[in-house]
Amino acid sequence: MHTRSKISILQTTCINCTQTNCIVNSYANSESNRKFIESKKILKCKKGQQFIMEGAMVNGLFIILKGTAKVFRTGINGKEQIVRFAKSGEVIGHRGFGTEEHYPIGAVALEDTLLCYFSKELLQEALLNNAKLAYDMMLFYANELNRSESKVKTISQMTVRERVIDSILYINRKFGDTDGYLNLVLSRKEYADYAGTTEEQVIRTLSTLKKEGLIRTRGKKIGIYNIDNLKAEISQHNFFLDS
DNA sequence: TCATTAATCGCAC
DNA sequence: GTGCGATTAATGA
Repeated sequence: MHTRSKISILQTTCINCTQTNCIVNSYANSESNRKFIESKKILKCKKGQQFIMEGAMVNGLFIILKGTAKVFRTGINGKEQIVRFAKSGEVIGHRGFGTEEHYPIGAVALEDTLLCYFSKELLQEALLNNAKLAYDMMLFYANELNRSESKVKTISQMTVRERVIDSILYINRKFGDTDGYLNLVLSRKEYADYAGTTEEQVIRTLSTLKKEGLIRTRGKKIGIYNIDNLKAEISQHNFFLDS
């Protein structure tokens, strides 16, 4: 399935980190958090490398420094359900944190990615000592919960076509596009795993959309011609969530 | 370049 | 709508 070669570890602090949307970044210059930010680690993983094994013991939490990753859960018949895609500054592995002993999800890097890693002990201590960090984390959890509840509706009530459109819009919203093509390149299988369908359905839907002049494709890349037309198709379900 | 991997489509169910 | 398999296109070593 996924490669599991060794992950190199570097030691770095958050000081001078250029990441602006990182949840812990704003504490980097505070004296009281010196220990916290100095004892984190940076992991470097290659494209396709899995850094969280589903069911593994929880020992910390990751934040993407640079790169992208997919977060998934494996279903009963071994099918992957992609929960979300994460980009720089986002937290991964948070659901296993706290009372859970094992990660309920797996995560693999979609490109060469740098991850900041905070051990469980380290983070617990920081949360107890820093109300602002705890509050921001709480907001993050609340937002995540809201999003996953909405995703249940998306999958159970929308048609395949609508789910595929929703997925494309999600990628566009989150990763943007350049030169008319989405910045994050995903395989058809990954779109299927996110939209809750099969690879064939995605391919068929995409070629239909292409014929209708709504999108364009070039290899794995997907481009949107008219975002409003796509949005109009799923607007009746009115779930537009930013994340 | 060539071999591997992914996308696509037709067809049966 | 689903899943298999043949064909074609894209990718990467």
